[in-house]
Amino acid sequence: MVERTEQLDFLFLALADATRRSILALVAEAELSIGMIAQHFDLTFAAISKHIQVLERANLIRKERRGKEQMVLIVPASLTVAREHIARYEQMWEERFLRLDALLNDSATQESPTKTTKSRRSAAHGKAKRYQRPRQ
Amino acid sequence: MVERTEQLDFLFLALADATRRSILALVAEAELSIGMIAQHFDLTFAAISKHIQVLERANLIRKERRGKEQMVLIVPASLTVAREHIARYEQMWEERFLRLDALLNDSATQESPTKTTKSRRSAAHGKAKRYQRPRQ
DNA sequence: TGTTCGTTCAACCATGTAGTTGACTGATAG
DNA sequence: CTATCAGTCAACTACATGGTTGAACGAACA
Repeated sequence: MVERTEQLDFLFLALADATRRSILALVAEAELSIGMIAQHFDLTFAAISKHIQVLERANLIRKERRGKEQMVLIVPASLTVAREHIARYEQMWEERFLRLDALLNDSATQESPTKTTKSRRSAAHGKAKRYQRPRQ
Repeated sequence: MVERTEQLDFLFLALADATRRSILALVAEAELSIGMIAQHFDLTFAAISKHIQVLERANLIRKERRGKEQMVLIVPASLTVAREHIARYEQMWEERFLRLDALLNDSATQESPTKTTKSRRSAAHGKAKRYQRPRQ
């Protein structure tokens, strides 16, 4: 769980392109050579080769020589890193929401205890002090 | 669950920058104004303002005027879209792995039934025909 | 009604990305 | 050993991004 910030940059950058996401979907389904992948797109071989280098830099795939072509293999671990990183933001929000919810249920004169479900949006408390800079 | 490909581009692009991820972590913890956010970084106000526009374009945050400053509110739904999209690639891989696993357990003369756990890597079948281009 | 304060816009620079074409490399198959 | 074929590299174009500075905007307070 190293997750150097540069690695996350590369990871999300690699995902931020429709062609690369298509390639990822292809190689998630089957092991394909770079040439076979290229046939699926209206781009030059070189362009696909570059896209695959970007995916490789992000550690989302690796290449393996098989005969005279190179097979592209998906590396699911990096997908998991990305997914869990995103989940962390969701958890932070969720925990804050629950704290806020508890606070409201507490200070409100028990008129509807634990009834403030997640349909609540945009809780306007506005004075949250406790924040510390979580670099990255 | 619209997920236009451009929207995913913006979403992952917004996540592909350490400063923006920091901002996201800040606003996941607490509602902050743009000015308060800017104080956490060695960047100009304008630079932070631009970063926040990128996050807004990705639908990861929205702004809400409060008095004379503008509060930045996280929008967890887009995080979920991103996370679930990534999970889809993981599922595709997982399903392929399980199909492959079943195939191996089947053709192998029952010497170790259902024992080929996920420690197996790089299953060299090499002849997967059935792939159709899943645009995006 | 100003003025002020928080924020955005415009212009600019440097760098990165996505694509092309054409030359090059290097492992494999003959 | 050599020709071939899959893939990469280099150079170039066009455009996007991330940053700066300074001017402009717009809502709110006095």
